Parts: sequence; structure tokens; C-alpha cells
Amino acid sequence: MQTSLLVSRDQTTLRQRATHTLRDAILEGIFRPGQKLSERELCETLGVSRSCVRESLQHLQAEGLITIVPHRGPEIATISAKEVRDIYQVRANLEGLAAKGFTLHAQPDQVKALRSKLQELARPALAQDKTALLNVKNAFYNLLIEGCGNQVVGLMLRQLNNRVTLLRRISLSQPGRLLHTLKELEGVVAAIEMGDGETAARLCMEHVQKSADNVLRSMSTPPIAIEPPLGMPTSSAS
Amino acid sequence: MQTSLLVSRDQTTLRQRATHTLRDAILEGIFRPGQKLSERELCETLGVSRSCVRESLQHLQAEGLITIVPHRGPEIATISAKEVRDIYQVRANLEGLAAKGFTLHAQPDQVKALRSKLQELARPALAQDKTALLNVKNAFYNLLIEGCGNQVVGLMLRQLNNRVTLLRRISLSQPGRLLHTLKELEGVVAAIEMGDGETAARLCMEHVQKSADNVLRSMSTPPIAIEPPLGMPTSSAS
DNA sequence: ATGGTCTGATTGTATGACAATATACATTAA
DNA sequence: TTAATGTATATTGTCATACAATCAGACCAT
Repeated sequence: MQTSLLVSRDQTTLRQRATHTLRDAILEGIFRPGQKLSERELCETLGVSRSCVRESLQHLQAEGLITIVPHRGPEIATISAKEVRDIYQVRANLEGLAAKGFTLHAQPDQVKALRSKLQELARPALAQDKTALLNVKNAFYNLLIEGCGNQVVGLMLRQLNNRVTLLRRISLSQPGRLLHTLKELEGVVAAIEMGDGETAARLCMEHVQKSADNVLRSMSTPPIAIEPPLGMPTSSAS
Repeated sequence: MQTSLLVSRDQTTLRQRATHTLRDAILEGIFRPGQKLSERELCETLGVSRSCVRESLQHLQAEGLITIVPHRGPEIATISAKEVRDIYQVRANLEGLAAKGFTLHAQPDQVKALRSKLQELARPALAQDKTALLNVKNAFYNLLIEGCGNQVVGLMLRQLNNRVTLLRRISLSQPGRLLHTLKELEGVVAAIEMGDGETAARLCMEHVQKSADNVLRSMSTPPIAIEPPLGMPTSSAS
């Protein structure tokens, strides 16, 4: 009968919006890992009260995006090389699972959408447009997650992905990698289109594995200066 | 010099303890899924202020243990059969991963500890002591997680496990299942001891899969009365 | 019994207060 | 100068209070 007479009603609370805004800002890379946040500043920046900010911070801490040190306050979560390795290992498995699920459960139009999104990926990859590339890539993975028939996989993947996104600055540093990415994902989609879930899963896992290698390589030659161990003398000692 | 003159100093904040207490209570099954919680009551029960309670609730919501409905308050998360299926599918994969990792990375004494914990499992399984069984089983999985060399897998598994623990009441309902569990885990440990990671992973996945089947069967014949659909007439209509 | 209105209770949000703690700075001793 | 110590300031942790927005149930009218 009626199509959409829903009266616009802000079912979202202020806190939800604050949390969302702050999370996006963090994922956007506005802050650097390890950076200290101040409640007062956040209140001013977000334009909400301290209660709101503190509740939001609790939520984001549970998501692993920030760390709250007692009596020192919240800071952007840092992430060690070991942790990156661990995360990518789990991601590889879960994305493999998603790819297999997608092959089995996705509707034909979802497969088409995935193929289409893959083609969209070519332009920013060639143009070295990192921001656009990240956006399209996220969209690609969202399609994959939606179509895989398992929402929990999606939840876990998003969580893991958010945590490594803290490193977004260094993650796409090797330009040659972009074309490899493209080719690897092409293989995944091709396998999906042929209904070969096992192959899709395998290729997907391999792809994530290679991404991990790439990120870890980048981490060992960090683009951001790292403080030398304390006590490093500038010249000779005494 | 001095051995341990540490003055007992609570590095944990009140909120951390409140969160912990509340989480444990929920996992203990004090509340039933879907049950509404009231902030005021929680304040009284936990003996902390509303700010504290609300921050704790945010944390637990992010963990998926409760749902906060705007303007209606927090309630214990419910979980659909579909969700259970999804969770167990992910768990199967991750526990397989953990088992493989354990085979590769665990120290000999960790393997021994696992074997020992498995043997501890026999008594409560035979005695049908569900509470003890759950505790020992958790301990078993904790050993597995610690030794697998991947903390992130542990995080994810704990999170997933917490969510299905909301159903703890029905999850161990079939008594015949306990002995099967024992035998299946025996196979996993045996494979680990032989250094056969692939087999350990496969057996572990199969075990989780069977647990899932069991839980899902239990869910279709719920042990707790379920309200009939509204409008069910007690006798004839009108 | 159905629909509408009102009232009380609960949540969402802001503010102010104060104790506990951490950090930065100043001071003293070697 | 350097290291240790003491002090001051700022920030966080926690509480209490207040009020607007919203929900749930009682009550009333038809």
C-alpha cells in the first residue's frame, strides 16, 4: 500500500553519532597510533559533554581502536608486527570462509555486483589514487561479506580490518603491489563465477597472505620516524 | 634487596571491576536472554554510580553481550538460530586454526598440560556435572588458545564463545553428547601430540561442527517455555 | 473492547564537584 | 652538572544532580 511514509525520526542518539564520528576520524588516520587523546579536547571537538565522550571511548576501546590507560587517558591503539601477522592470519581464514560462502549463497546479481566492483578497482589502481582505491576496495569487501550468508564473519572481518586500518598510511606503500592485488582478486572473482568455492577460498587466502607480507615488509622500513632507544647519545658520552 | 613490599594498590579502576562483574554475571546466566536491565537497579546491585554503569554498558554492548535500545535501555542480547549457526561456523574455522597453531608452536609442557586438562574432563563428563564440565572445558580451550601462538585468534574465539555462552542453559542439554565430546577432543589432542597439525585442525573443526548441530537441535526444542504467538486464543474465538 | 490521553518512570545529556593520580616544573643535595 | 626530591598543575575517575525526550502503563471515553 503506502511506500515509505516514515516520518523522519532521529532514532540515533547523540552518543551513537559521537562514537561514529570519532571512529571514522580514527580510521581516517587523523591521529597517529599511540597518540594521546584528551577528554576535554574531544568534548570541544565533538561538541558533546564529557559523559558522552567517555561512553563513546568505552565503546571504541572494546572495539580495539583505542587503549585507555588508567589515570592517563585514552590513546590511539598501537599495533605490533606480531599482532599484524596474527590479524592477517585470521583474516586470511575468515576471508576464505567468506569467499566460499559467497560462492555457495550469493544471488546471481550479487555476483554481478562483485564483478562490477572489481572492474571499478582498475582505475584507481592504475592512477595510484590510494584514497579512492581504499574506498572501492572496502566496497568490494562489503559486497563479499553481504553475499556470503554469514553476518558473523562480516562482524569479525570488519573488526580486524579496522584494527589494521590504523596502519593505513603504510599499508599501500608499495605501488607495484596494486596491480598484483588486482590480478589476485580477479582470480577470486573468476573462481566464484565458476562456482568453485574451494578455489575461491584458497585464492582469497593467498591474496590476504601476500598483503600481509607486503604490510610486514613496509613495517620493517617504517615510513614514520621511530624514536631510537632511550639513552642513545648524540655524540660521545661525557 | 626487598622482596615484596608492594603496598596493595588497586591499579584497576572501579569501572573495570564493574564491567568485569557484570560480564561474569551475564555469562553466568543470572539473566535470561532478552531480559531488560535497568540502570538504576544496576547501580544499586553493583554499588556504583550511574556514570560507571553506563560506561560499563557501552563496553559490554560493543562485546555483543547486551543490546542497548535507545530510550528503552539495555537488555541481555538474544541470539537467533541463524546467528548460532554463523557463530559456530566461524568458531570451527578459528578453533581449527588454533589447533594447527598449537601443534606447530606449543612447547612440550604446554602439550602435556593440554593432555592433563583433557583427562580432568572425564570426571565431570561422567558425573554429568555440567558446571564443572563447563569450567574445565573453558580451561582446556584457554590452554589451546595460549599455546597456539596467535593472540588474535584467542580474542575472537573468546568473543564468539561469550556470545553463545548466553545459551549455556541449553547447550549441554543432551547427556549423551558429553561422551562424544570427550572422544572427539581425545582425537584432537592425539593428533597434536603426533605433530599432525592438519589432522588436529580437521578434527577440531568437525568437533565444533557437531557441537553446533547439537545446540541447534536443542534450540528447536527449547527447554525454556516460549511464549506462544500473540493472539493465540485459549478457547474458541469470540 | 478499542482508541485516545495523561501520568510516572526511565533514559539521554549536561554540568559541577572533588579525590586520586600523573606529568611538568622547581628545588635541593652530591 | 646531574640526580634525587618536593611541589604545583592538569587530567582522569567517580559521584550527585538536574532536566528534556521518550516510553510504558493506567485511566478514561466512546
